[in-house]
Amino acid sequence: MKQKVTLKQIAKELDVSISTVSKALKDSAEISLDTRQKVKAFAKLYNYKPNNIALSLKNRKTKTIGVIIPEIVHHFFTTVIGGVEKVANEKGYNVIICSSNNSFDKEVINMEMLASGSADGFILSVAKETQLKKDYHHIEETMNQGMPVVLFDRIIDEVVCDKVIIDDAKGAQTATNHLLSIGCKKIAILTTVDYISVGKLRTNGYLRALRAYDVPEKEEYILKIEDIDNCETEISEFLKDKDIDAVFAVNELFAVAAIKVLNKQGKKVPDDVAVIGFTDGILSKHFIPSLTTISQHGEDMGIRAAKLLIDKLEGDDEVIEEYRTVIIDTSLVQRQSTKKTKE
Amino acid sequence: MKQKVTLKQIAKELDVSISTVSKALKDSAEISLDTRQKVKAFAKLYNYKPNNIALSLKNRKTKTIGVIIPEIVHHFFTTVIGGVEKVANEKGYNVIICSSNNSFDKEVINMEMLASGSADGFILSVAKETQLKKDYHHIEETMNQGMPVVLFDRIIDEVVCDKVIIDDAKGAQTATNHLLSIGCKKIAILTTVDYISVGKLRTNGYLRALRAYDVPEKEEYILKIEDIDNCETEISEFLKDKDIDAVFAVNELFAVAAIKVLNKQGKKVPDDVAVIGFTDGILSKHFIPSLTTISQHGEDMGIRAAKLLIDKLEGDDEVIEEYRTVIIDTSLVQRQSTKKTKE
DNA sequence: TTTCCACACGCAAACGTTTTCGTAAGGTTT
DNA sequence: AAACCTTACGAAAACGTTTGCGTGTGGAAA
Repeated sequence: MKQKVTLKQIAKELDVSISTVSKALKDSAEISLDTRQKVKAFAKLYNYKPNNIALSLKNRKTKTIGVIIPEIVHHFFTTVIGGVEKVANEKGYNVIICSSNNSFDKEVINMEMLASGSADGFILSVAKETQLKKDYHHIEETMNQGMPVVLFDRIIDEVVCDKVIIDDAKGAQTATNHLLSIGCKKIAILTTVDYISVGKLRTNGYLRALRAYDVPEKEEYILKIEDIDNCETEISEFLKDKDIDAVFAVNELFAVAAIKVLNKQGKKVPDDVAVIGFTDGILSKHFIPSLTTISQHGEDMGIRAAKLLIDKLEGDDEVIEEYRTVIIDTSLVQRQSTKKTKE
Repeated sequence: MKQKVTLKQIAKELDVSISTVSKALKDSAEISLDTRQKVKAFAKLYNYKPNNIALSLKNRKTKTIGVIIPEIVHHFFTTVIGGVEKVANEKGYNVIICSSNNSFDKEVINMEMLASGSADGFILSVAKETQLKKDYHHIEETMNQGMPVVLFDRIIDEVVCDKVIIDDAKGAQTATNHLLSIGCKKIAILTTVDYISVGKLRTNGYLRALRAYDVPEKEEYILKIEDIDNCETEISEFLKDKDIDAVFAVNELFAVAAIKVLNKQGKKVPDDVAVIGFTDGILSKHFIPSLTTISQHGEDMGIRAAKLLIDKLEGDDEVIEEYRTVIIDTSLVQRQSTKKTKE
């Protein structure tokens, strides 16, 4: 098992100095053609690759972007990562992904770990616990140490930095409008508890749409789901004997659960009740009926986030001092779950 | 914007040497209690964190595991990563994830990038292109340079290293047996082209099960799908007017596509045709009908892979010289898509 | 007063690079 | 023959750590 070859070893082997080897490999005019060729041949033979760690230490940057997301097993987040990687690789950056598992502590640990030398900047979507706890010291500390942070999706208003979001309220309004436009009046919403920022925003958008259409909003049409794992039972209770003609679910899983519940209760989707979701994931596409939904364009979010971060990493001080919030357009993806069959 | 504080700065500020600071922070008895306390207080105040890069360079290890997978937006792979992270974090390792996007070139680039200082070892599932091309020089080179590699799922027989796999053939046999045991005789298989190792193995398992039950295998029951994005049309052609009573699909997507096609052709699942899948993902769980499937226990795979790698990283030479192949048990998850309703 | 020994701390090397600057050898110019 | 310029290379510092060893200071023992 041969160890990795270093400049020093090449230098020794060829009986020249380390600097000569380094320069030769960089085709420096300082070194004679003869020596250059000799060194390069040797380096190739021994498959020399410069040690990134040493370079990082010397250059005081790692050319690495740290991405921290709440869940790794989650379609939306992985699409965002896809976008980040695209841009990062183009620009010669490496991407390190860590998941916080929605734990505040793990988020802090990961961030500190990456901040102490492994990454030049961060792209981050905060954990549920962090949103609940409202403790953002780790984010502010990293920024204070000169590392730029871009927040996406689950952002924090109180933290001043670059952000990439969708207009959740507007997306929800679009969704609700769509339901209203196909003639639904009694629209229930399945949403999350309020401390999840996106859930709350989507609820607001729903309410706004109703008001714009002069449809009365009713408390009994709103379900805030606590436990996503048992959402089906909660939804089942909620929908029992309820007179509705549409359901707006703030995510895929709630939408699918709703359809199942409705089916069990003898109602057909979309004929009796229209259903619309949020987030265009695997389920939305492949479920029967396929789900009309609001696409968040995760990949675009990743692309924009990465661009913001790299701008900041490579920009001069002016760029660094200003913070931007990019709002990604959502779009309505019409599929079967809201198609009135009579049309 | 204050920069990150280093030992040197603390030393200067406190008018002691760098080594004194370093030792004080480590509570070395060499340093007087007085100085120790002073240094520690100062370090805490300025939020000193040792620079990982410098440590990596010095210790010649990074305490980081590199994971390279073919696709990041893929439920199975992300569950594996979840398992890897669990073990890694327990043992104080960081996890870097890169996706090859099924491209040979990107796999090589990522591997070389991580190998040149960023990771101590690798957990890898190879790209489709790599399997096709049969070029494994990058893997062997990294191993030659002293970095252990653990292959999982999409492995390579020719490369000698630790491996974590499921018994794909056995899993497929279990699936097929299940279909046979509920009375099906005319079982079609939707599989991949042969160069995908797992596809081929699963096909073999299917054939083995048929032989064991003395059910004749028919060429016309086997569809090798080329283009996963258009699988529905391929499947539709294939199943047209075909007299079958069960379908074994080697992945989730093929399974739901098959159900859709069958529905369109007026056949009911599971009443007319039973369908079984492979990989227990989101779709299998939430589809209607929910899919009977073979679970690959992705998280377990990740756990085992990480353990193998860390053993090798921390083990002495004996451990390092021997290579193990861990076979994770698959299990049959029974759901609606194979339930005979008459039962 | 001299000798000795803790004690508390600093020096320097090492990890692998890059890069600035210094310099020896040889050739060219007057 | 003296002065100078190229050419081709080496030395050393720097990035931030850790750690073995050397050393100055003080007090205690003789």
